[in-house]
Amino acid sequence: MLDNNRCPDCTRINEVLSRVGDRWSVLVIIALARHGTLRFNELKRSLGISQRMLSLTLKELERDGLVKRTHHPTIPPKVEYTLTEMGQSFREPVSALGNWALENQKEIEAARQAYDKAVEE
Amino acid sequence: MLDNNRCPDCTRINEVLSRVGDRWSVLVIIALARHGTLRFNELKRSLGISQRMLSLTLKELERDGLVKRTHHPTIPPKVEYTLTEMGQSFREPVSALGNWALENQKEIEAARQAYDKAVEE
DNA sequence: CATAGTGGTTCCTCACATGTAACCAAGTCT
DNA sequence: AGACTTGGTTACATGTGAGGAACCACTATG
Repeated sequence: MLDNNRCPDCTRINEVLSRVGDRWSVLVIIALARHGTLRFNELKRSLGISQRMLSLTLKELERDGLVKRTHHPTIPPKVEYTLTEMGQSFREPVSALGNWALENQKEIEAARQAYDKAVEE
Repeated sequence: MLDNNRCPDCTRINEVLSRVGDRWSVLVIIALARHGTLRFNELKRSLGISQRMLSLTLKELERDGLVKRTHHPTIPPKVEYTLTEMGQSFREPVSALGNWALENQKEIEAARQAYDKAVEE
């Protein structure tokens, strides 16, 4: 509750994680990195995210300067989202996490099974 | 809600993030990486985490094979926690995230201020 | 005329994460 | 005898994340 001053790195990492932790943000970024540009409903359909959460997530990402929003005032409206340069650069550390996950997937699963088996005895 | 099969990477990344996302896990790992070995209450004091959450977090980390728990049945009890090899390797992608955060900290802050300023007009 | 599609916003609800406080056993210190 | 320490667990309260559904404006289409 008190003492954030123990570890400056922790504060920093905590901030990124609060951005990464909601997980929709990361999935949106991955989707945009893959397709380049996507419309609101394209994102919604491809991620299986609710309209509400997508709206909130995109707003935050735009505010943080990771995503750029382009609104075409046509009818029906057309809004396109794409990654900014900073958004692109964010993919590197994220894919590092993804790779680690891939490499250690089996070991984690094995550890869990061993743990669960040991506990129930 | 439906369709997890859209993107295999997303499933994977999602799993890591659900582990990383609770934010205490990562802080525990960082603390252990720094000090090598820590007792329960040492962790508690150095992180400012509640006893309950530390207990839950450590249990999860141990189950996933990232942290090793050593119990000395003395009185009063003494329990030591340290990173496993897999736990050590997890630091790399995490510090990659931390470095990204450090490098882009100012740009994000600037983007937020610009966004907030534009909105309130 | 009625319905669908687009990009949102708002209200209601519910589950889950997290914190607080109390309790435990066994021994040591005052 | 009573308080303190260590490592937890459990019950209770609370806030927030997240989903669902309804609504909006405007047009094209059936």
